[in-house]
Order: sequence, then structure tokens, then C-alpha cells
Amino acid sequence: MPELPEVETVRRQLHQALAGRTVQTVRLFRSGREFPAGAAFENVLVGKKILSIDRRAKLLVWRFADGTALAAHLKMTGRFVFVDGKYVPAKHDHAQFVFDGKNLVWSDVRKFGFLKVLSADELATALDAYGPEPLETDEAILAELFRSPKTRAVKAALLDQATIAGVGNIYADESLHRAGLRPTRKLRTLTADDRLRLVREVKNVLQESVDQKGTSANDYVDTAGAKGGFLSLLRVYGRAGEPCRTCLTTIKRTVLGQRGTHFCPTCQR
DNA sequence: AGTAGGACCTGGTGGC
DNA sequence: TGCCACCAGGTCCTAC
Repeated sequence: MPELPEVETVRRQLHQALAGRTVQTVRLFRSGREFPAGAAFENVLVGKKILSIDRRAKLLVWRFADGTALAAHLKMTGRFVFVDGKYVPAKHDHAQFVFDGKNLVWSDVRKFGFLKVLSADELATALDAYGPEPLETDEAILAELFRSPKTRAVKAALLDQATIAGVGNIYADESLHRAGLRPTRKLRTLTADDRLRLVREVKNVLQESVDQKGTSANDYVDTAGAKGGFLSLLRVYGRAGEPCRTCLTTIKRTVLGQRGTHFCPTCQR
């Protein structure tokens, strides 16, 4: 499940490989809701030069020299993979981008992801919807985000991209365990110290995972098809029935907001 | 204003 | 072996 660390890993690889290059060919292997531009999608990017590839929250943004952008969201199973040599589209490949010397394939088993061509104005509007970037924002500012709405569960606040950007199910569970907070805790019950601890642990877990090139719990791979290294460092996510690494209590799994939620009943209060 | 739940998707898995 | 129910979950949309 690509969250901030996984998307950031892909961003770095794409930027390294593609910044300064010009799009030569775009091929679409299927049409559908994930390509809102339809047939025009194949033509609109050809000849444009990529200035940079950025990330905001879990959104990848290809910025072109003429001000337009390609916004790409991996959602659950979307992936960009570079393919060397002869390329034959595989079953779930949906698009191909050819650059001078580089062949990049977009594939997505579940088709949740999308690629959208946006004008500068449309891009600005889309990015405005996100809350602060956790790794680039002071912890005192981040802590204030968890004051209200007071009746909201702290995990729901973590997952809300308008509150704080880039946290998904895995890192929400992990940061709550590190901070010693139950996912169901209402914001009004958090002390100033709880809030500060929480945002520090959000920063810690995201940075540690970026350093490990992300978590491959299910489908995620980077642009070389490689898995992330953070899986073995998870403390609660996917560990229901296993002992807490801190206190040996059995990790529990519940459902909160229709999401699998993992916590230690002893460490998290 | 806030929350809850469905929809979008497909492949993998476990039960019978 | 085949069939089926269920699970993975980011984000948008609707209903309350």
C-alpha cells in the first residue's frame, strides 16, 4: 500500500531517471476512469520536457516545462516500473511512456490509481486540498492539528489527508503504537504531551521507512520492481495474534472506519 | 459540520 | 478440483 515513504521512494527514482528528458511516445493499452483525458492522453504529453517529479501527500506530480503537470496516484496497486530491452505489455499494464533511452510502464491490477493531465491552475487547486507535509513541518505546528474535531478518533484524523498529508493505514497504526495511543481515542482526550508524542512518532516512522525505501506488505514495489525494507520493522501492522515487540501482549486486530486496525492492548491506552 | 458506509477494482486465500 | 465468501484499502461520493 503506497503511503508517503513508498511514494517518495518512487518519486526519487523517477526524478533521477526522468528530469530533463522529453516525452517521445505515450501508448495507452486501455481506456477507462483512470485516464480522464481519454484518447487525448496519448498525444497531449508528447514533446513536453520534464522539469521535475515532485510528491505532495501520496500524489506524484510530473512538472513539465510549459506549466502543465501529470498527476499520478498509485492508490493500492498502481506502479511505475522501468523496463529494459524488448517490451511486451503484460496483463495489467495500462500505459507506456517512452523517453530517450528510457521505457516506463504504468500498471495497476486493481485500477484504483489514476493519471491526470492538469493545467497549472488545476494542479494548484488539487494540491491545496492537502494538509501539511509531516516531514517538512515543525512538530509544534503538526501537534495543533490534533486538537479538533474533538469527537474524532485519532486514527481517523491521521488518515485524513486534509489534516495531515501522506499517512495511510500502515503508518497510522505504527505511529499510534509508538506513541502509546489507542486508535479509537477521541481527540478531546489527548493531552498536549500526547499530541506532541504522536506527531514525533509520525515523523519518526515515516522517516525510518523512507530510509528503508518503504514497506512491501502486499503489492508495493519500486520502479526497479524491488520491495521496500521496512516490513520487518513493523510493530503492529499485519501482526495480529503475534506478541508485542515491547511487552509481549498479543497484538489485536479490529475494524475502525472499515479499515483493519492493529494495536497492543497493553502499550496503547 | 461531522461521520458512516458504499463504491470502485482484482487477485489471493481459506473453508467446504 | 471447484466454488464461494472474504480480505487488502485510498479516496470520492452519498446519506444521515
